[in-house]
Amino acid sequence: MKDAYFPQEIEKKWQKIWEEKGAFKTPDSSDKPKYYALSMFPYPSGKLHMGHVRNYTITDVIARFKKMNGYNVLHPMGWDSFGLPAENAAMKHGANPETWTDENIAYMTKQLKMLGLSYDWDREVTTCKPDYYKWTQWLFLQLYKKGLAYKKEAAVNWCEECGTVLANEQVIDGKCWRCDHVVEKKYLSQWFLKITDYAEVLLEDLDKLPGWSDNVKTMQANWIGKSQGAILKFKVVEKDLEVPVYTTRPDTVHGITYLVVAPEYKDIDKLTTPENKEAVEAYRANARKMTEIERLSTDRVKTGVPLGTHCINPYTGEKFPLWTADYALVEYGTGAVMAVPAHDTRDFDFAKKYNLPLKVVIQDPNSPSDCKNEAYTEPGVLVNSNEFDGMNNEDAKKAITQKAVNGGFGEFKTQYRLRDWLVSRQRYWGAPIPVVYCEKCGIQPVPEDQLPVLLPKDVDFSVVGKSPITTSKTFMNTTCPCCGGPAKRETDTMDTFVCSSWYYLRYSDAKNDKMPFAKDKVNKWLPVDQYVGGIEHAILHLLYSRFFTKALRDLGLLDFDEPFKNLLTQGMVLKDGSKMSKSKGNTVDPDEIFENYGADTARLFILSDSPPARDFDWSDAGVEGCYKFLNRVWRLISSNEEFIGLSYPELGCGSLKKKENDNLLRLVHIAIKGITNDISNDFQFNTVISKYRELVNAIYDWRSKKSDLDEEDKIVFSFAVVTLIKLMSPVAVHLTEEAWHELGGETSIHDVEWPKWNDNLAKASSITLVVQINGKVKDKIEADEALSEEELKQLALSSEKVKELIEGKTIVKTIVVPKKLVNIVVK
RNA sequence: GCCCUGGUGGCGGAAUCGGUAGACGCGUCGGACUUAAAAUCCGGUUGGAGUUAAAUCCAGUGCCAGUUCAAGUCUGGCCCAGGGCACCA
Repeated sequence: MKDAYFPQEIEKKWQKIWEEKGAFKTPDSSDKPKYYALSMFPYPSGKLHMGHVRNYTITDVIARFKKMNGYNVLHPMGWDSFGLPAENAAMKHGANPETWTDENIAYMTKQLKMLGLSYDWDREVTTCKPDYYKWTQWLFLQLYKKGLAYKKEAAVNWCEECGTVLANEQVIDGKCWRCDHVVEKKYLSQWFLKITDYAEVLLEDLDKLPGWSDNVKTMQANWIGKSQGAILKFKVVEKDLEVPVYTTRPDTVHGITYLVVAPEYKDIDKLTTPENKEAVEAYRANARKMTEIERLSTDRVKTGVPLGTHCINPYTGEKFPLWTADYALVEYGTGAVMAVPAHDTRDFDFAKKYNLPLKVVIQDPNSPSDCKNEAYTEPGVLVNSNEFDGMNNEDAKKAITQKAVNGGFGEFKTQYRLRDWLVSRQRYWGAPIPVVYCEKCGIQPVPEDQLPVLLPKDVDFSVVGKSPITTSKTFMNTTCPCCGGPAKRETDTMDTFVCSSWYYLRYSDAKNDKMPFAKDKVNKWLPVDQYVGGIEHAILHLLYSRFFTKALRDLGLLDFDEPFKNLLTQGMVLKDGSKMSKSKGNTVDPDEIFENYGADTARLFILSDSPPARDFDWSDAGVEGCYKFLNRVWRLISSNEEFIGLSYPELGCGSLKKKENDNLLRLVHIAIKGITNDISNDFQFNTVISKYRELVNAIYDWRSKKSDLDEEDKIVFSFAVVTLIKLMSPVAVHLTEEAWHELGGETSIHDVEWPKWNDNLAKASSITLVVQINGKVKDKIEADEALSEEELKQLALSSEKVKELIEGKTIVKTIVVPKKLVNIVVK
C-alpha cells in the first residue's frame, strides 16, 4: 500500500470500477425489504453548490447505511429541468434552452459522480424530455377529466420581470419567489388545479406524518388556514339584496355597528347610493393602484368610505351602515365583514377613526370593560344579547349560528385560506398544457394517443411581452379532435412545480412508455422512506406533491395516501455567518474542494460540524482538519505489516488475555453501538464523526504503548481497524474501499454487512463511581460493576475525601444510583 | 400580533432516563522530532480565587422563580435571536 494518501487517484479509480460493475443498480425484485432514500432533485443551473453537496451526501450516507443493514435500497437522481433560467439564458446568449439545459446536466452529472454518490443512473428522470413530460401532460388530462383541472378568469399574480403569472405559493412578501420583482394583480383566464378540494385531508393527514418535523407541518397547516365559523346573511334596507358575511365570531353578532365590503366586492355598485358614488369610485380606483404590499401592510392606517346603504341585523332589528374598506379582502370568505368594534381590534381602529359607534356584548364577569380604549377579544360571557345573555361565548357561537340556520339567514361554515393552484405559465420552457380551443367545440383535451404535445423548435426567444412559443409557425394551428375543424393550441405551459409533483413516482418505473408508472411498482417502492431537502420547499413542492399523491390515489393510479414518510429538512450552508451566494462573493466551489482534498474530505466535512437540520458554517480550517483526519486513518492502514488479514477469530467476552487488548476491544464495540444509534436516531452525523475520531485516537493510543505486536495484539488490532473502515465506509466511500481491498477484501466494502456490537462488550470493564455530597461531586472511585447498592454506599463512605468532608456532620440520607453514583446528604 | 425553532467556552457543537457540564473538532499556547521548515506525535486550554508549582475552593448551560438528595435536562413567568404566517374577519 502506498505511503501517502492521494485521494484524487483512488477516487477516480473506484468511481470507474463502480460504474463498470453497475455497483449501485437496484433490482425491482429482491428478498430484502425495500428502502427508498431520496434527495430533492436539482434544477440544472450549471454547477453544484455546497447546498447540493450537503443534501446529496446526507442522503447517500443514509442509502449506504441502509444497504449494509440488509435493505434493497432505491436511491435515484434526476433533473427538475424546465423553468425560466434556461429560457433567460437562451435569450441572453441566443442559444436554445434545451442545449443550455443539456450542457448543464452533463456537467453536473460529472460532478455528482465525482462526489461518489451511489445513484442508480438507469432510473434517471429529466422533466424536460418528451418521454417524461408526455406523462406530465397525461396526468394533467386525467386531472382535467376528474374536474380537478379547470380554466377560469381570476385576479392573478403577475410578475412583469418574468413575464408570467405565479401561484400564491410563489409570491413571497408580495414579491416573485424567483426574481424578487413586485407582483401585480391582473385579471386573466388561467388554468388551475383544484387543490382546495383536498384542503381538509391535506390538513388532517399531517397527523399521519410523525417523521416530519413540527415546523414544516405547522407551516403547511398555517398555509391551509382552516377556520370554523358561520355565514350570516344581512338584508339591505334600500335594495332587494342580501350581503352574506363569513365570521368566526357569531357570538358577537349583537354588537355589529357597521358592515364592510371589499373594494372589489361584486355587488358594490348596487350597494352604493348615487350621492356616494363619486367617493366610492375614487376609493376603489385608489385601491386598484396600490400594490399588494402596500395594501396588506398591517401598520397602515385603515381607510374606507360609506356606501350610503344600510343593513338590518336579524338578531336585534337594528339598522347599521355599509362601508367599503380595503381591510376587507375580496378573495377570502364572502368578501364582506360584519364589524364589531368592541371585540375586534381591526374594527375597533376603523370605528375610532370614523367615529362609528361601539356596543359591548362580551364581558369578563370578573373585570368588565367598556371597550373605550381597546377591543376586548378574550373569551367571556354575553351581555346586551337578548335571550343569549349570560351564556358562555363559546356556547353562544353554536346557539347563535343555529338560530340563523333555523331562521334561514345563515349556516355553519368551515373556511380555508388555501386557494387553487394556478398552473399556467406564459413561458416557453415548460410542458405544454395539452388542450386545444375550437370555435365550435370549445376547450378540447388533446387525445392521449397524440401525446406528447411537443414543444416547437421554430421559436424566436428575443420577443418581449409575450411567450416565445406564440412565435412558432407550426405550433398554434391544429385541428379539433372533436369536429376536425380548425383549432388553436393552448400556448401556456405548466408551472415546473407540476413536473416535480410526481417525479418521485416515476423513479419506481422510469422507463415505462405505456404509463407514467406501473401500479405494482409504484406501490412497491413508495412511499419514500426518507426524503431529504431544503426547508424552502416546506410549502411549495411538499404541499403540491402531497396533493398529487392524493389525487392520483383517487384516480386509482396508486394505493397510498402520503408520498414522503420521513422528511429531513437540511439547514443552509453558510460562510462567515451568512448564506453562500454569488452576490455576496462567499461561495466555495465544490470542484476546488474535490481537486485539492478529494470527495471523501468534502463528504466528511459537510457532515461533521453541525447536525443535518441545522445551518452549517463552512470553514477552510475545518476542511483541512478533515483532510488531516483521513490521512491519519490512512497511516493506520498503511502500516500494514501488523495486519493478519480479514479472517481472525471471533472475539467474545474474556477472549483476550491482556487488559489493554480487552479494553480496545470494548472501545470498538462501544463505537459500533454509538455510531449505529446515532445514525438510526435522526441521522446525527456530526456525533458519528466524532466517534470515528475517538476510535482512531484510541487505536493510536493503544499502538503507541507497544513496540512489537504478538499474535493477540495483531488480532485485536486487525479487528479494530477493519471495523473502523466498515463504520466509515458510508462516509469516506473511496478511502475505505481502497483500504478494504488492500487488506484482502474481494467484494466491495459497500456490500459487506454493517458491524454488530455485543452488549456485554459495549461498555467499560469497570465503572467510575461518582461520589457526591449534597449533590456536588467530591470524589470518583473505580469500582466493579457487580457491587450491590449497599457495597457502593460503603465504598463511597470509605473514601478519604468523603470522611474528611462529613466529619462532625450528620448523614440525613444516602441516595445510590446503581453502577453510577452515590449522593450523601449531610447537615 | 399568532405559530415554530433555538439560546451551553474564543468558535462549531457534545451530554438516552433528571445523575461527572463542555465529548469530538477548530483556534490557540507549550513540548518532542528536525540543521531548519512542513508533516507528524504528545500535553494544556470555561471564568475567578489560590500556589514557586501543585493541591484545593468558588461560580457557571439567556434571565427570574419553583420542584428535587440532584436541573443544561422538569414546571411557571420573562428576555433575546432565527424562520414561517398575517387587516384571513
